[in-house]
Amino acid sequence: MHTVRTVAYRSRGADERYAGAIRITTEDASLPIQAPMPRVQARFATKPGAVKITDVAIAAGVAPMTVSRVLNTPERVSAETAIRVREAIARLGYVPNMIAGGLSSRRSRMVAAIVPTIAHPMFSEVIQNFTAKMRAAGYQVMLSLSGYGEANEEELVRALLGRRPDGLLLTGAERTPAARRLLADSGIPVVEIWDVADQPTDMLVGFDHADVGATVAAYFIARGHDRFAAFAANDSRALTRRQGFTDAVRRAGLTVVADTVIPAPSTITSGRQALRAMLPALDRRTALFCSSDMLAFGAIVEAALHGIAVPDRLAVCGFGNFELSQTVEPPFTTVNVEGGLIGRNAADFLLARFAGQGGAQQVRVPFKIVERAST
Amino acid sequence: MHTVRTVAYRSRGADERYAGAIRITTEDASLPIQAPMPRVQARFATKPGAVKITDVAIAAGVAPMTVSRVLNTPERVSAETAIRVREAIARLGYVPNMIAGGLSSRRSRMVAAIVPTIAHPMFSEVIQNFTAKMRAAGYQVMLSLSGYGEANEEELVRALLGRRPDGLLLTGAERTPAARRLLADSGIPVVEIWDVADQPTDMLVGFDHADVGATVAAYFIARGHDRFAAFAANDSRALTRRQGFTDAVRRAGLTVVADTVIPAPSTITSGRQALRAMLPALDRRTALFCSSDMLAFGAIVEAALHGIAVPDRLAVCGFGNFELSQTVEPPFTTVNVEGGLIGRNAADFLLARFAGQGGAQQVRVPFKIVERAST
DNA sequence: ACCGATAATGAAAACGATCGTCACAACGCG
DNA sequence: CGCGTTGTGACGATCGTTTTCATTATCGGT
Repeated sequence: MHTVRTVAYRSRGADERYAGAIRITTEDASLPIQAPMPRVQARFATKPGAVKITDVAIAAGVAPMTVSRVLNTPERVSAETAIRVREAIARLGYVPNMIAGGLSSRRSRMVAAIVPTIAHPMFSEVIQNFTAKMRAAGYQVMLSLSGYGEANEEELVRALLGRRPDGLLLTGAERTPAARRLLADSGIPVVEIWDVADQPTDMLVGFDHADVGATVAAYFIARGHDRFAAFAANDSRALTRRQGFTDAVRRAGLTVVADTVIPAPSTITSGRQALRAMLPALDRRTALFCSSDMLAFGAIVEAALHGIAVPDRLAVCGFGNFELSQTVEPPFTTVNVEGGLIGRNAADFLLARFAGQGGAQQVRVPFKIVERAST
Repeated sequence: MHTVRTVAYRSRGADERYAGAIRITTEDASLPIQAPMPRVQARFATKPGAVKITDVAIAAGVAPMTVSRVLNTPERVSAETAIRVREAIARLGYVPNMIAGGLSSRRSRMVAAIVPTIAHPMFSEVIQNFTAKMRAAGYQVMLSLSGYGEANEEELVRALLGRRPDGLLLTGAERTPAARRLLADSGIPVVEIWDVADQPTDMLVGFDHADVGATVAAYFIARGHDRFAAFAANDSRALTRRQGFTDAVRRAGLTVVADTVIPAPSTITSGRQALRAMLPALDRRTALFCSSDMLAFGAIVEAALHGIAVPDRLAVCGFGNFELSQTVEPPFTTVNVEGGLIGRNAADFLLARFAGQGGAQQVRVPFKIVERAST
């Protein structure tokens, strides 16, 4: 059943250095396709004979400038001329070159965004909303994934600044001094999301993660709990939530019986493993705070397998209010943050700045505990 | 006890369309936070006094071209000169303007990608892998979300082509004639993913969705099932999988007792609802194929609530092999497709083309049924 | 008829980098 | 010692659009 129809190794003319690309067509194959790193670029990526603004201008019998005006400030062109120009554009299939336009106008009509990952409902919600709003305003979003190793963020910022985005969205509020200087020198509006800071780089839309942890602790304490546990992903903001939680517990003179850190990103499986590891501590009633609904879900599934009653023996609170949290038995309590709101606010801030409205804007978005049967 | 400290709902000026943004200021109440829709652009987004290549050249005592060579083809510059130039770059904080470079070299070192959504593990996996590989090769990825309404894809393609990407990744293989012409005229390498087609636009990495459905049907039939049901999201490829399934069932002379289409994107909740709606048909043993693991998960959760035994009364097969599929009781059978492989292959194809290696490349990636306790 | 205001259009000069080409030096070889 | 070879750097042209500034038509009021 593994028929590979065509396999052809082609070298690039006489130059053997570039051999080795594989062309494979298969019916149903498990194929380790690998292409070597390209050493050379084709001379031009863009077709040489592409139609440009002067071609349209000639076809429509006007100056290039008029074509530009039809596209960018149509109200400043007479209706008849505009029609003639549009007809020429359609006929020739002209697609304006925004690279050239960007160089000339010094506005790229593009914003760059950096998030750790999109494989996470919280960030994907932020991004979906941010992107929708920016695009509606005529801006394209260039999305970059930093992962959870912060080492490369600076390099990423540098690469993105090279494209001269009109604005920048960054996750978190911790920046290296070098990155901070880079951003300041560029003069580009920056909005940081998903966290708060005393000294944000520029604008900010987020919430206080330590406060989230403390609020969950207060909620548990108010319900009479006296033994606590925390599972957190090894990511700076997840750790802050955990810290806020354990600090509040200890301030109240109560005990933390388990405090587990798992590698980011958090998964259901790691939640299960973490719960299994703390089984011995579950001989008495315990309240567990997880830095993500993924972990909480895993913990609840695993608790069920071991006959640990939720919420009687183990109370669980997650974070994120993913759809998952409602579909396990019992549905679990979690912290809701409106990612969509963060994304939309971030877009609003940037757009306001583009419109010339200055000022450092900062906003805290609310979070709230969504109470369900697990607590 | 879940106290949200400060919450202020403010509508945004006179324009009620944008009402609802939440402004919460903590300490300093002095925030004139208000972001109406921008009507005007600031004159320049880029700082006027930015350092450019000629500044670096002067500082290093060389010609601009030499600076360019240090950055792009360092092997063609003497070591001492390179050091002097790099020192000047660091001292001045020079960030090369890739817009200018792109205009001149006619290569943007950027590729554009369009996927329906990233709030879906399959696409986010594809994108994460695609992005990682492209960035390693020096290309930035501009990601755009098309949603499931295909109406705007053409407009989106046009907008992206204006940025002159060096390559394009598109989801699915169905294009409108206009979009197809646009792409062909642009001469830009295109790779379509996640589907197969007789006449792809250019390159392609995908699999046959009808074949997936047929394979699942054959699997069920081989296990003695004679009554079948399907849940599918209203998305062209999900519908194709369903069609492949029901066609194969009917070809075998067997019956489809339920065939439910839910709005895209598929969610756990819609899976639960769909199962509830087909409860009357579950008086006899039935085999259910869901177009997504989300739906399958919901179906299994709901079946448990109604005391329907899985797999004895209801056999379930999902699609996607999400982490979820292993963490419900019982874990369910699903179809695995390696999204990461698709993303990496797509990147390889584009990079090979950039390196001047021609030819229409197409590859089918394998899928396989992952058998678990639900069937 | 004249004037100034306003609208519609053009011409030429940026925008900041890269490319092709050429000049100039250092170097090896007969 | 002279000649070609090779490796480096400089110069000017160019990429396709927008900006700035200038020009021409239009028009109502006096």
